[in-house]
Amino acid sequence: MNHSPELLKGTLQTIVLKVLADYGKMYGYELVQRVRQLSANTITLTEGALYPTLHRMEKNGLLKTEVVMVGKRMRKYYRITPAGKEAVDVKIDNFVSFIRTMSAVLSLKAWV
Amino acid sequence: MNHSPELLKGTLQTIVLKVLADYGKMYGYELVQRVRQLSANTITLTEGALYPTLHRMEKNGLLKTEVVMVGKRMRKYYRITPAGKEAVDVKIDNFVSFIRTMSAVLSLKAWV
DNA sequence: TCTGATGCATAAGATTATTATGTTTGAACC
DNA sequence: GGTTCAAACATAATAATCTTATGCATCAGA
Repeated sequence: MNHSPELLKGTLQTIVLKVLADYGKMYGYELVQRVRQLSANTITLTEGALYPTLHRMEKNGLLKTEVVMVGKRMRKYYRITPAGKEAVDVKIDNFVSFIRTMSAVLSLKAWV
Repeated sequence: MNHSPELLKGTLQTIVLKVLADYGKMYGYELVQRVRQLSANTITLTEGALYPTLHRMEKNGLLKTEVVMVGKRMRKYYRITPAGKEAVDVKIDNFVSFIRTMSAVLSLKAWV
């Protein structure tokens, strides 16, 4: 990620879950492009962070995979599980409450 | 910090600078209390993170210190420097733009 | 007198990211 | 036909930043 890197720590899973919840199955490379587009080129997921995170989320039951061969090239599609859907709601709630708190501490304009 | 710890990564300096900019000189322990109060008890700065960060910020010229003895007990007051004032504006701008980006990606309500 | 708050500080460990490196396939261009 | 770049996966080394644990000392109040 290139957008104030430290701030983005801890948001990667939330982003991945949300995008998968909205757009159905996607593969890693596609996620990178989609997030870049959704963020107006300000967030570029790095592969070194993305792939290990995807693996961990699969291990934790938040995602499930489906490998597809496109010609001789592998694509590993990820899809959100029911547990993942619960998780994304919680994570987004946490994020919003985090923003609210920070808005108070930093005296930012009100969050609607 | 106890408020979704990962999310707060990278915000510690911003918080410290902002509070010092608003309230003048403060010492470490006082900062912990003030931030706790400003955040409605949701952010408790941990000393293990706070003190090393204060030292680093002083080394980087964002803060200057003034040691005062209260009885036999030391208090190390921190005050924001001109460089610190520039830094806090930049950091807050970055934070706001980070929120905007995340709002777009997560489809949150609009940030005013 | 003892406990808890005040006040500083550092070290070990965990987490999560970046950067670097590696491999293979396919398309486009000259 | 060869070169270059995008597509697509993956892991390892390193860095940054935090939590948890530990330590020490002072002071107020029960």
